[in-house]
Amino acid sequence: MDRYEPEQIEPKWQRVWADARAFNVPNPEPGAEDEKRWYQLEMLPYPSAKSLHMGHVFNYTMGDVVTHYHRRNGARVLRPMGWDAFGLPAENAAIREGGHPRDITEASIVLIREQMQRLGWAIDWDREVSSHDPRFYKWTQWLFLRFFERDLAYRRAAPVNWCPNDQTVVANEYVVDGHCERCGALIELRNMTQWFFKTTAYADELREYELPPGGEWPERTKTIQRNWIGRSEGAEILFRVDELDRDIPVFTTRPDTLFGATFFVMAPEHPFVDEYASEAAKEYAKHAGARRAEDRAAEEEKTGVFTGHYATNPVNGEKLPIWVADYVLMDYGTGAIMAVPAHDERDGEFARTFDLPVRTVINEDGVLVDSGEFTGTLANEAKTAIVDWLHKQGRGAPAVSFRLRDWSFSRQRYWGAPIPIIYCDACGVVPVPDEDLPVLLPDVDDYLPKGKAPLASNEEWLHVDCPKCGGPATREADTMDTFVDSSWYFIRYVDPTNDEAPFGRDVVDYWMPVSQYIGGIDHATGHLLYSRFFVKALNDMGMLGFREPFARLYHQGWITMGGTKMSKTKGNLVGPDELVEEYGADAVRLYIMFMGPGDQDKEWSDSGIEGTVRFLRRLWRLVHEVAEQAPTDGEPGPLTRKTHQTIARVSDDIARRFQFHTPISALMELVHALAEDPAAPDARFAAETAVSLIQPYAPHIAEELWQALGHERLWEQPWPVADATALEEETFELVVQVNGKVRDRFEVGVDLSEDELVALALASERVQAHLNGAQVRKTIVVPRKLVNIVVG
RNA sequence: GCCGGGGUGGCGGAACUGGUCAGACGCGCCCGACUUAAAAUCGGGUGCCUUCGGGCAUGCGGGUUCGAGUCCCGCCCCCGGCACCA
Repeated sequence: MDRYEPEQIEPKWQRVWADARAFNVPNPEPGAEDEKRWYQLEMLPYPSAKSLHMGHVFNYTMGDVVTHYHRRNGARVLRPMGWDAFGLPAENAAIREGGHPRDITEASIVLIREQMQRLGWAIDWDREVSSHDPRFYKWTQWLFLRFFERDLAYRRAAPVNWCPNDQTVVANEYVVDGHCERCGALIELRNMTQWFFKTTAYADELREYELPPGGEWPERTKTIQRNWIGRSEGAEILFRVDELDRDIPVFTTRPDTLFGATFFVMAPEHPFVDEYASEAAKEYAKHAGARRAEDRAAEEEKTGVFTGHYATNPVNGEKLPIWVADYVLMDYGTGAIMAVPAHDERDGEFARTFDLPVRTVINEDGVLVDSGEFTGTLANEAKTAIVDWLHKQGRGAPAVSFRLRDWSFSRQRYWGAPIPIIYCDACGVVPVPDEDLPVLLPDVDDYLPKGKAPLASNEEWLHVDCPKCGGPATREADTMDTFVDSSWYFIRYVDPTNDEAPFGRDVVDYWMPVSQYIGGIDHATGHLLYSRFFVKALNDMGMLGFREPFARLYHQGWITMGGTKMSKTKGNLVGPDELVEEYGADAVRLYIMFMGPGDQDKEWSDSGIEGTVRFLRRLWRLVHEVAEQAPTDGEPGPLTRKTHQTIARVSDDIARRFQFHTPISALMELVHALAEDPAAPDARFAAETAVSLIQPYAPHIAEELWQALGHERLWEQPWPVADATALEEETFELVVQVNGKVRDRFEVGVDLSEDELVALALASERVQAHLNGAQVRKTIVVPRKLVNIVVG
């Protein structure tokens, strides 16, 4: 028997699989149905200059186990890989170290692909896509144009999050506590013209999960998304500014407090302020609007200025002074509110600061007071009654408001997909015609961020003829947020070489939605929400036949170092290379799966990997012993049942419980049992099964041992099936309790009646000792488990 | 504050629907075998206390039950989301 030398066998089997195209999965012929299919996907990596870290190894190994499991259970399994290749880190590295972002990115891709191949993951490399490849971003641009045509992508001036460090706009979803999620810099508010995707058009639908049968999302992810979308039901009410003959709408969730309104407040950015407000109010608005939202919220005292105008309360004709104050946000509701200081904490605070009147209109019993004809109504009933009344007057209607904002996706940086838009003095905003796609990202000499897009300085590229009128025009110089790329990359995988369309509908509808998506929960309100938005919109465009991109979603825990998530921004990375070199890919894979439950964070330590290696060596030695010593047609024996139990446990854990560490424990138990007697009549069956079951975790050693046992091509062998009759036992260990405490245990036959079991229990000397002659009050029998004797 | 998740040996964790003295499997540690020695390997031990009968143990306090890590109530702590969103 040779020694277990992973450095010998792993490259060998990787070559065998590649030559056999073991994990390349062609699309089915049209019309091919009645076939199990599985689309296994993990979030694609960002090819940083460094390499994979143990967090990736964990994530992709988990996906790999699932992939092998479903392949060997007869499914056609799609398991692709690609690169989220655009983005700031490569661009910043290029600025820092010289070179071109493309070169840096592509060099990283080469390295990471090699790392992945060394780990032996079952990936269909024919389907590899990279977001920076013109063959990919051509279709990103094409999809943008479809959104643009339907007004789901639009341009407007708005206060946006500006990262002074990255010199670009950041989407709300990636501003955390007022800081840039990527680089940590303090975010500023700037009023800029930006491109937006109209995610709010799908606000309601994004709160619902239209998952296919068997689909399931974690409750906490849905909660996070629903919090983020933040739906509020209420009413929109028109207040009139008589002297200007203008109506100003407000949104409120408390129409029942309408009689308690004593003043009126607008956001600093409200157009009314700029148009009609007093100079003092305009001055205030100018300063307030420029401040960060964080600072606005943090200040102790509320601030504001009277605009010089009054709004009329439609319900009682009262004239309310209109103030401008920064506690009212322009991009929520209508940007203006009716202020009810008695029943709203913030309005109350403002009223105290500026000594404005407070009027209570709901008493402790929740009944309206001082509210005209609605006095005496319960607040809840008053809500609808007042809105009904307003509606009849043409002064209000029920309304729903969302916290969710549209997704700003234009970036003032270089390394991204150009937005295919042309500005013409004569024709305005003109989309680049489909036949002119892709708009190639040109090389530039200088991509230093300067607050405007680097592409804007590339005169040659910038100036084009207008596609409509042929006149002089300029290109949009902003590029797209990389989250646009990742909002559809998973669809491109199913049809990666299509050059007629981003994807063909038939093949997409065959494979999708993704059966199982694995990735970090940090993308709950970003990537995962954007992808759902994309799919719903594409479904409405008739481009695909489903409403959700990901049927089942799983969030792996972080691999931490020093308590914080392993990530390139933190710089606390441990890569797999040294470990693979020292212990082999199988040991690394097995170890990282064995570390604990997949959804929990785990502090990285390699102190336990030795145990995993010991286990593999023991398996190696034992299987060779079995191959030599055990009979080839042995009878079932004591090992047989243990083997079937292990099949059942491993299969159930992987398929149903999605738990990947306990199968390894079960396999270790089986191997221990096998070690008792490697020459046993059923040792060969046990050994073959153990090798077969460990294959998803440690495919190289499994393949080698499978061969040692005289077989071939384990990767395509059917997954073992537990034999139900073999699982049945003839006897079981009866536990006998007295008053709930275990006092004796012994083997009994499974076919005994309850009375017989009780009789046996009572016959036990140890039980008798604890009974002490006391009266038996009651006996409880749990079939196949225990007898509990209750006394005293 | 509101919403969601979680607290089990020295450590990672197991116990899947209330039912095998809770602690599988692994790490670590201790003892032993092999060895001139070490490594590797193999075998054994390892929750706490104990008068060796047993007692106590799953964040804390109560409850339901013949029986609770598992269910219910209250509290403490940790992690995550939302938070001037009208």
